[in-house]
Amino acid sequence: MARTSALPKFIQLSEMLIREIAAGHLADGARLPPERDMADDLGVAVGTLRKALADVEAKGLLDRVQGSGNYVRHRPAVDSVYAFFRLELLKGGGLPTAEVLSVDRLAKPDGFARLGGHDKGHRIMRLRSLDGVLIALEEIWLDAGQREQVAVSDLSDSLYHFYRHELGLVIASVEDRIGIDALPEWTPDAFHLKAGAAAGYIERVSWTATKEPAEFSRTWYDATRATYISRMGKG
Amino acid sequence: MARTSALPKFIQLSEMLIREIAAGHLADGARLPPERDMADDLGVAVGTLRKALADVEAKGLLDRVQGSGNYVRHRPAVDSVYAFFRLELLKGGGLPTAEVLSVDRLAKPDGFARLGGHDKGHRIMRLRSLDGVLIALEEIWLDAGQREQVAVSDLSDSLYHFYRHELGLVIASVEDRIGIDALPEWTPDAFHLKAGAAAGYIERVSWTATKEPAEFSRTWYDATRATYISRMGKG
DNA sequence: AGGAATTTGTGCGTATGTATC
DNA sequence: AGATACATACGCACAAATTCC
Repeated sequence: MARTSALPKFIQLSEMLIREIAAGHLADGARLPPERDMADDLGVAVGTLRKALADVEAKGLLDRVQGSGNYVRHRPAVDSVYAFFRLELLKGGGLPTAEVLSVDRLAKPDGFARLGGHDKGHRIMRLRSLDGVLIALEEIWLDAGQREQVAVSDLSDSLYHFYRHELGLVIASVEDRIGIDALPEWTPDAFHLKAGAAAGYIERVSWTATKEPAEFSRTWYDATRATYISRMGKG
Repeated sequence: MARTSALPKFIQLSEMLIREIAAGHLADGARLPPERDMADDLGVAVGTLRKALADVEAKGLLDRVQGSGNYVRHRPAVDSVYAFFRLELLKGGGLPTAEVLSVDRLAKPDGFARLGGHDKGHRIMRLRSLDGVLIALEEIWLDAGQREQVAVSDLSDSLYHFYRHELGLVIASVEDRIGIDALPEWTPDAFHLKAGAAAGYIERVSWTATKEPAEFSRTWYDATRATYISRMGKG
């Protein structure tokens, strides 16, 4: 049946469904047709479709309810991942905004060079605020293979929105390391702490579903104003 | 066939397999019989067994290799939630051990008093090490409603094993807040840093499935020796 | 090196159970 | 109570990866 060395059909199906949902062709909350009808329309067996649906559900884009139906959830996997890792004000919460200082195409630093196929990467420098209060200084590296040029104006406050919609980059896994370190030499004057001052730092590495390294970042934050929070489980 | 409202067969199978592996009846690295043979012996269809095996694999206790076999992985029962949040040595990893300093039944501190129905709680003080290197000082509060008395000897290195097996306490969600703070006045002499010295801290609150607060803890760690790591997604 | 045997992966179709409406 | 829809389970055929001769 299957032609030589194509991706498994259930994978093709789940990716097609994910594209449909991500592109907005399927509204949030919409109910999919019954599995049998859907399988007939797509020309696959019900079991195959069910495996694909299970895949989409695992990525957080679908709710499957026995006896009821399959419901689209417009909550991209990236958000569900990143929602658990974030900086908040000491009192909790805070509306996040960001000011991009610069975007450059440079040779990757040592820590990131081993990852990815290219020797150059895009470096994004940002100042981050919560409720207008400056709380962090951030250096982000993206693999240059993603795009030739990235302009400052391309970047919105939500980098992950940019990754997903502009670069087609879907983050599947993330690892953060948190510690204490001195602020770097290049700390801009705009930041209220000066180079050398002790600050909390977050070192983040993230990967795509195919385990390709996608992003490397280092964030220095003022621990007197913000805390790093990670949540797990049904909050 | 199936009696009213029994667990699905594939769940029963996967739990049985997990028990077998956890109990040590199946050696680490051992290869299971071919799926067809196994299914015949167990009196189930191959597809049903495969679903159970996929379940065990998802829990990290089995490696499935096409064309080769299913191999047991003796992963010391690490609670899947806590595996994501942990302290590691700067170079990565480290075997965790702990020394319990004291266990007391006391009135809860302000931060914890609001949570839970009782006004008293158990306070556990621990020193934590990685590969024998002292890296953290920990204060843990449990709701006193769980048990009248907790003895030092009751506590193993893995508190979560103790929670689950001795208290019947199953943690469903966790929230960690990480920042920088001075070590408390009661820092014991055994700790290599002295009271007042700056250290990283982790404030953890955890809840049961019914959203009852279960645990509150504060951990001071030496950021020159260890980092806090959180992972998300398929690592 | 190469080919056959073994073993897991994919896919299909169907019957029955169970939750929802 | 009946209809609808997803969940479980079975058995079979073939593909793909590994192992062994």
